[in-house]
Amino acid sequence: MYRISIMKYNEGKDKFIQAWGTLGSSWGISRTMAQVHALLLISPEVLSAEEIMEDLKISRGNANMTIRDLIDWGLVYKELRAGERKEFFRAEKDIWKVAKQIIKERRKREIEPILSLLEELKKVEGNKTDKKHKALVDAVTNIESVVDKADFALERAVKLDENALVGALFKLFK
Amino acid sequence: MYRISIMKYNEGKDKFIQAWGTLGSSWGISRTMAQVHALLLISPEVLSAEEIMEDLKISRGNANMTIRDLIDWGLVYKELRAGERKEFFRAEKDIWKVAKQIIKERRKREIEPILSLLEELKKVEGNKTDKKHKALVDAVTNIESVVDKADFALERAVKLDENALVGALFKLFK
DNA sequence: AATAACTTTCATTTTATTTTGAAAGTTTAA
DNA sequence: TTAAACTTTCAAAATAAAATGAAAGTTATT
Repeated sequence: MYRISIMKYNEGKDKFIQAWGTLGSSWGISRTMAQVHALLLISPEVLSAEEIMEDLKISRGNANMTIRDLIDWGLVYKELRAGERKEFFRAEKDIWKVAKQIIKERRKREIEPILSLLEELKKVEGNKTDKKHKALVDAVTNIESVVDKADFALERAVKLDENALVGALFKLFK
Repeated sequence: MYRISIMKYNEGKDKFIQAWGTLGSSWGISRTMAQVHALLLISPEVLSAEEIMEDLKISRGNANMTIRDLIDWGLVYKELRAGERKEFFRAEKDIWKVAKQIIKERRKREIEPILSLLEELKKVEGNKTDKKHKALVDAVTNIESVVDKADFALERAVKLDENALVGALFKLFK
C-alpha cells in the first residue's frame, strides 16, 4: 500500500526558510539575513521586529542587526503605520530584483576593491626577465581581464529587466 | 618632495595570495584553497606539498586536504616526475577555465539540490484561499523561475569559450 | 520632565569552521 | 620483507563568525 506524503503548511514554511538560508549563505548573504528575508517573503502582511524574533527564535539584537543589514542591501523595506510607534518590515518580493540587488552590492563590496588591488599589483617592481616576476604579472593581467569582463557583464545585466535578459540569453545560446 | 613607492616582488606576491584568498572565500572556494591556488598560479614551476606548506606556513594535513579539494574542483593538477616519488602540483592558469570550473561545481553542489527542494515545496498541502499558503506557493514558484533561468544561463555559459561569450555579451548589451 | 514604547549597541557567550600534527597508511625499491 | 619516502586521516586545538541579552539610547506622549 502506498502512502502519499504531502507537506503541511508549517513544514513547508520551515523548509523554505531553511533552504533560503542555505542558498543565501552560499551566495553571499548571511544565513540569518536570508532566513529573515525568507520569512518576510512568504508573509502576506508586514512583520514587526518582535514577530520576526519570535518566529525565527532569534534574539532582539540579532533581529535588529539583521534587519538593518537587509535594509542596507536593499532587500527589505521599513514601513510605518499611522498611529503606531512600532516599525514594520516588508521584503522585496520580486526575485529578479533581489538577485540584481545582491549582484550590485557584491560588485561594489567585493569586485571593485579587487580590481584596484590588481591595478596596483601590475606595477610590481622587478626584473622583466625573471620568471617569477613574469609569472606574477601574467597572472594578475589575466585575472584582471577576466574580472573586468565579468564585471562588465554583471554591470549591464543588472540594468536590464528580467525578460529582456532572458530573451537575449535565449537567442544568444540558440 | 614626492616618494614613489613601487612594490617589491615579495610584497606583491603576498598581497596577491592574500587577495586571491579573500576573493575566493567570498565566491565559494575556501580561503586556504584559494591561497594555495594563488601560489601555484604565480609559480613558474610545479610545487610539491612540502614547498606549499613552507611557503604558506600551513600544516601538512591542511596542505594535503586543501590540495585534494583543489584537485576535486578541477583547479589543480597532480604531476609526477620520472624517477621521483614526490607528487608535484600545477594550477590551471587559464582564469576563464577556472571561473567555469567554479561555476560548474557550485551549480552541481548548490543549485541542483535547491531546485529539487523547490519542486517539493510547490506541492505543499493547504487551502488555496489561505493567504499564507498562497504567499508560500507564490514565493516558491517565483524563485524557482528565476533560479531556473539563471541555471540555464550558467549552464550554457560554461559551454562557450571566453571570446564567444564576451563577444556575444558585448553585442547583447550594445 | 517623567514615563513608556520602542530601537540600538556591544561585551560576552555560543556555535561553526579551519587548522594542526602525530599517528596510521601506502607505495616503492633494495 | 624491511625500511625509507611519502601521503592521508582525524581527534583535538585554535580561530573566526554569529548570536545573545542586558543596558544604554532614542523618540513620542502625558
